[in-house]
Amino acid sequence: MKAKMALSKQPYKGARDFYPPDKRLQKYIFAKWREVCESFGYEEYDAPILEPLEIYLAKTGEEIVKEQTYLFQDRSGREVVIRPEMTPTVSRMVAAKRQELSYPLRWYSIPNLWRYERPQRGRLREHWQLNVDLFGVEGMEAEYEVISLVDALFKSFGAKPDMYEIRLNSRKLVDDALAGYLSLDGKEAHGVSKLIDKLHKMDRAKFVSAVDKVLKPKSREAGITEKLLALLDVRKIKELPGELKDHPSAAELAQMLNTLSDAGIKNARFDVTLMRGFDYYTDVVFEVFDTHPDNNRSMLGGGRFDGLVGLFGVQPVPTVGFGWGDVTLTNFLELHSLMPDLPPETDIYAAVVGDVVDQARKPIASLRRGGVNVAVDLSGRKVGDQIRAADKKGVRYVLVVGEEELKSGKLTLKDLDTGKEQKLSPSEIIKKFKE
RNA sequence: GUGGCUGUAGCUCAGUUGGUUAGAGCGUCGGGUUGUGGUCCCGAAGGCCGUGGGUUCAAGUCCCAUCAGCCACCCCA
Repeated sequence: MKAKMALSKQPYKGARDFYPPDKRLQKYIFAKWREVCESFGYEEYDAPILEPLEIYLAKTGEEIVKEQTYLFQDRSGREVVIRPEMTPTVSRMVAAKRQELSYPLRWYSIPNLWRYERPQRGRLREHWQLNVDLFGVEGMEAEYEVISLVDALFKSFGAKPDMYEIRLNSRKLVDDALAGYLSLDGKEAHGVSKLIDKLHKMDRAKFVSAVDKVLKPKSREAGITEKLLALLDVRKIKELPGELKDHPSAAELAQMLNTLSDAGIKNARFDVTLMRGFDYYTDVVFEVFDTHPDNNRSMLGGGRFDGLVGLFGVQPVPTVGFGWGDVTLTNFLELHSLMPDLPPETDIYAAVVGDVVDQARKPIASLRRGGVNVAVDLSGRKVGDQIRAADKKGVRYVLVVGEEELKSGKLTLKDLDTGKEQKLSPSEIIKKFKE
């Protein structure tokens, strides 16, 4: 007879179990995200994890959605997708209450998102993403505010300016550079922009030959390839060639970099090669790069997308927003030694000496009413073993409760960090923990 | 979806050219006498060698398949 196949103890592919220490880290990250967003006046919202397929088809290609999402039919045959991103959802929500919401609207959310693909470094099938959006502001003040918020977020995790770099570009500027300055037609421009997106993944010669393949003979002969290469080497806005220097978006970007610099944000720079896909961004785009050599990648990305709310049949609402995944953030914190040492939520581990569990309940209950988190050892083991259990769990304080303490009303509070003991009444203990 | 690398104890890994009962460190649990942890000493538990098939007198070791993990590509919302 064959043995039964054992059940797998592994979590689903590309998804994670969160044991208490993992969950503590997640709570830490979420708390920082919430704290900083709320300090800028952003309000938290949420939505269902399931959306109808159509909501994604409107802005992304059908094939991509069908191949890279969790797509299935519900019992009534509706096509349902587990949300792979939050932007369509939040656009839907804003569109639904387009008239009654008051702008500017500052919203954030921390949804879990799913995508169907092979997991790799920095990318799992399920992740949590901070989504921040500012609706209803047409001018660059919106970009400025959102980028300031991004910077404040990084600083809240203890990041130093040399650990990350904020890169800015403008889709309008790039579009005009390709169509106007380089005189490319639509097809050429699309192909070239895709290549620019992959620029850093190939060497110069390979890039040039790929560009030559995309360009029509007429463009090649006109020396467009050389012109393009020169453009991509531009590092500063004022180095932009010809009419691009006077482009309104260039002026706006320059202005914003100045404003950011005045505000003490000096690790931001213009990057003409920054593309961020090619679909729904309408003007400014930005990304935050990890400067650590082992993780030289984009961690966070966003920009202006003024057209999405309008897809729901209402008047469009200008929007600037970004998304930041927990996986890339965790990699960042690890590589830069910014991982916090997080103790458990328990303040006190109560060791009960002798057969006095019943009598110990009252003083312990009063501690809890006073806001102190108390776990009670119910094992009846020797005190030493109970203290060891507290130490192993990482709880700093042990409360020893025995005949002596119950008689005197003064409980023994031991600090495992210092090894010192104090005899305190429950109210004194509560006072101590309130500090 | 494509390709590469890797699967031995909870974790990190040893395991000779295939050759008896599978090894270490860390961790876990117990003990070192009855109200005090971390260090130290002693001991124990814990392995279908990822899974299935094949070659062989003999497989952790060789071959095939499969699953899983990692990395890269594709894609990136």
